[in-house]
Amino acid sequence: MSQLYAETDHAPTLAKPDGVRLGALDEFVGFTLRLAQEASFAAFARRTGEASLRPGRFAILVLIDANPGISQTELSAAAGRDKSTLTPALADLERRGLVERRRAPSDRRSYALTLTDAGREVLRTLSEHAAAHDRQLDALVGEENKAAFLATLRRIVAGLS
Amino acid sequence: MSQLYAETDHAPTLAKPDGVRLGALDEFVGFTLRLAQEASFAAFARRTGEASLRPGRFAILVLIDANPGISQTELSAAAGRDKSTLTPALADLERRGLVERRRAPSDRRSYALTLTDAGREVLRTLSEHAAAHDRQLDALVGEENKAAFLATLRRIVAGLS
DNA sequence: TATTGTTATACTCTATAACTATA
DNA sequence: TATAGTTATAGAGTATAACAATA
Repeated sequence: MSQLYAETDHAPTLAKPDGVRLGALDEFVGFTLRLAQEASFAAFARRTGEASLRPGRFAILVLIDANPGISQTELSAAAGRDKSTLTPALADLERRGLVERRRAPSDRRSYALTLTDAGREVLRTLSEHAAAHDRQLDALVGEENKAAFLATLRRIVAGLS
Repeated sequence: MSQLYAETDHAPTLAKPDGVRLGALDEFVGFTLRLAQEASFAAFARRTGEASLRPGRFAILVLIDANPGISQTELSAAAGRDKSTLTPALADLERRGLVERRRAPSDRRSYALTLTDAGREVLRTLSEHAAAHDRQLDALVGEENKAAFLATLRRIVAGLS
């Protein structure tokens, strides 16, 4: 396992070339959960294609959109990354005209982050891809199973936190 | 999203600090699937603790164990990584006495990889952690739901490949 | 003194391309 | 010529620590 139970920002897909055996992992929930998540990510990446932002950039847009005026420190906490990692990412997004940084009047050390119209447009396009992707997942899960499936996933999240 | 649909080798956990909103993603199967996989990975990492190998190393042991005598090129294909990345990883595992590399008699360019007794022992310990982890997941999923849950995950894997 | 954001530095994982030694 | 494995180099993502500006 490894990949087996690995998370994934640049997770290599776990290939299964002919003749290579994986051991008795197929019955494991954790292993199968990872394969499903990996397949879902790969399908989403294929779908967005060139429209894609890197995952970290996408996260930043989502979080700023949902929390306009957020500071970099708050954003770093929300994204689970150190604030020092946001400096180059935000510089890139600002350079591309997707994010605006204004000094907060109340505290001139910090920036208030907002999306530009272009940023909202990029986010909207990606969100449409995400919605289409989820419709595909819904079809695979099955209308009649969706509620139970989501409930089980949420029990896992809650039970392991 | 980002993280939202991100895969994960060093995926930061998607934190949800008080007051930070995430948007309307909570109903998305893909998003929830990712949260569950992430929670599962984090719990597994907590469980293994110091006994842990990095995910990539763990994968190598599993694959060699299941395919004794495999070559580095075959292993790299099975693990979904370039063969050049295996050189330092295998050097490390060999130095730690977990993996043995012998020149293949039939083709002296290649190595036949096998686990040492120590390597098998490490793998056994980690496999026990994995089994215990999966028993925890089984309990969260629920005996009566497990078959359907696994079937749904497999439909996702198959349907998106 | 404490906090916001930046910079310097480092570590991990990954990839491509050029190289060697065999085939 | 082609393949197995190595080395050199580079890029993305992350982290910690020290720093300047402001609180």
